[in-house]
Amino acid sequence: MTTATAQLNERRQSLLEFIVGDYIQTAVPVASQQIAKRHRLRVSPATIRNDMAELEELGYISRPHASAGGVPADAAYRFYVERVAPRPRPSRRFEARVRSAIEPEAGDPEGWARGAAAVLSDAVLNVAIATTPRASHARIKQLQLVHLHDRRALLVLVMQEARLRQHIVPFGEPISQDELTGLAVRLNATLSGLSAADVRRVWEPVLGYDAVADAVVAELTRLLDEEEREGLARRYTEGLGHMLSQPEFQSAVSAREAVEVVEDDSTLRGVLSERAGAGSVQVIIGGESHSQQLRRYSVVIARYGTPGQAMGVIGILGPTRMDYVRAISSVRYLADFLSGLVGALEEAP
Amino acid sequence: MTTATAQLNERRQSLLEFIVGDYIQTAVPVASQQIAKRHRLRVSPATIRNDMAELEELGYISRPHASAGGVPADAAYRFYVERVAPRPRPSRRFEARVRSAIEPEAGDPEGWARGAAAVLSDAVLNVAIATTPRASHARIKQLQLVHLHDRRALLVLVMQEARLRQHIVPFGEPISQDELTGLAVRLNATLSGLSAADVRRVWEPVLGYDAVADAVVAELTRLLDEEEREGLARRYTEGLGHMLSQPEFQSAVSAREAVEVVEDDSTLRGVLSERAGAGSVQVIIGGESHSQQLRRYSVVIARYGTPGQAMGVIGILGPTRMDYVRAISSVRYLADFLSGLVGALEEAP
DNA sequence: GATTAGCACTCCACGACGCCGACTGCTAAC
DNA sequence: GTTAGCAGTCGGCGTCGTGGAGTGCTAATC
Repeated sequence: MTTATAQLNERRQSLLEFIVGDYIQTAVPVASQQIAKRHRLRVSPATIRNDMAELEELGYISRPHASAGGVPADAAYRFYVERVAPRPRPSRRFEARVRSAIEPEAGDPEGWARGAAAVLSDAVLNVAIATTPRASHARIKQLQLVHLHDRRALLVLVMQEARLRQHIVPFGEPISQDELTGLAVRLNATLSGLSAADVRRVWEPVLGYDAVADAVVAELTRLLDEEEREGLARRYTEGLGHMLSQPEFQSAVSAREAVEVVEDDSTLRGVLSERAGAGSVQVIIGGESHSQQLRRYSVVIARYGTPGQAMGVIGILGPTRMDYVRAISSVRYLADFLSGLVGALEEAP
Repeated sequence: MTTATAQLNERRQSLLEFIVGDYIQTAVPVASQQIAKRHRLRVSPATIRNDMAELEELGYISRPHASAGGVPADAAYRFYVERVAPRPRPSRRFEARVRSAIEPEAGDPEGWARGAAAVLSDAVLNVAIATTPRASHARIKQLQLVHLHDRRALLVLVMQEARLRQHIVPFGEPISQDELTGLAVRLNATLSGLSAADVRRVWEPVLGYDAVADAVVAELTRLLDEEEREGLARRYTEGLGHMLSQPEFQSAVSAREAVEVVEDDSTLRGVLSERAGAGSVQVIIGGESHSQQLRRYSVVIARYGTPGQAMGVIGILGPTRMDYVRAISSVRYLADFLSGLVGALEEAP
């Protein structure tokens, strides 16, 4: 694929940057005169028109109708992102907000994810999405058994990265809290640090000796299995109102569509997992997602956590006309920040 | 306040019921001819017009413009709800869906609340709201300490009704998992079943003897305190897309307003807590909420849980033109269903 | 007194029309 | 390669007119 840098001389490149930048700000098709005026170019509007005709031919911009200004196409945003991306840091103000919205001492990844989504959405004025970190191989850290009834207990499972799950375990015989506590201590001693497969292997020899312990272990492995399947990374989204205030959602149909994109798990799940790639910030612009539903949206995401251990996702969803500079730097900063927090949850040897 | 039953003869009452019913279905101002045709009345449209003039005078209906049909006012919906409310059961299909969406065995009130909101929203095609049950006096059931680093542990707190909280506790000295486990067992023995105030009272005499235990207890009471404050009942909302498909949200402004109502915690919090009243289903219609923001919305809510112990809220938010029959029966059914589940989580003596 | 037919009147929804202004594309000159 | 000039395009917007649905009123009827 030929890149813009090869196709376009320097003037046309900065022209394209201006067009995208202006359109991101104003949401109005940008006209040749406007560009000349706003950026004090040394060339006349007519020259700009010639260049824009070229840009249109190459697919960087399109026109709503024959005699209208240009609006950026996906390729133009892609170019813009590559060109402006290297600007690294978000504003001090944003960093301060992150620090006040996310409590490191809480040790609660769900709370962190919620806080991160909230502060990110406020900064970029679009929908923020955050998932809690999830390990590809869920491992038990510790379990707890809480007596409910004669024959029922609540199993509380603490996994790597402080993820919590709970489930009721029924027993065939009455059992006291003291017995449950003893059992929990014993199970913790043998099972701590193991994955579902490990637990099954370790438990197999003693299976059948203690029905109560068997019931707990069965539930335990089921929860670990469930956790490994994609399904259960909890997702938090925030800021739909912000996004709907953008001019692209003036019409009621587009607004409803947007709500559906955000509410429908399957649409986003694809993008979130598919782009699970490299460590840095990913930008998926419009049709690049290969999803019909997301054709008019862009997604800026990053993974966070500890590679090989638990990873979560934080990102922004908005119209393709989005403040990429701010989105990218904010997402990058938050991903780093959250990675630090999650790292601190991992057991020191 | 004179009631409709006193003000209106039987024919006008059923006329009013027809008007409200038709409007709920069609969202179009209902005209005298339409009523006559649809309900095969024994009277002519002219008579209906006379009656409608009377209904308008009494404030039950209003007209968008001089020569238009009638649309129900809040008072009409109120009348309608009182008149049709006694129909009790939702459809079998709804009951089946509830049973398949909510897993009693999970023992996870958050999961139940999420499931309930999802199924309710699908049934009524409006926004469903569910909060997790919250005790007015949070009590510790059991705690657990998980070793993270030399000087840091994760405190996992199981409260009444299986609510979970987690927080990191830093220590001044290194400590092992074994020591932590021992400490947890001792603390559970003394503190189980106590409220924040109780814990402080019980702990006061031994304060200062063991810095590690002191740190845990301090964090513990802080979490319990936090839990008692309103702020932390987690709220799940679902089905904004459904609501925005209703014709009242055709215009972009009304759609954005709706999103703001749903996203803004404070608006709904008022209604949810204020109407914490009696056990059965509450219906708050339009201006009855005394909230400017909710003037055009109705809320159908019920509390669930065990009175005196933990209570949560489940309900529907939608435009005043809402299918009250379905909303009321669905909410009632779900509240009963959830109450049963929560009751089973309470410790048998 | 309640009900009804008839009728004039009101008001909205909708399409047609025309105009203004913004912008482009093209041509020809520089 | 760049620029001025100009004809031509198109959306946005306000105006106008019309059709139709529905009401309110009056007078006749049960």
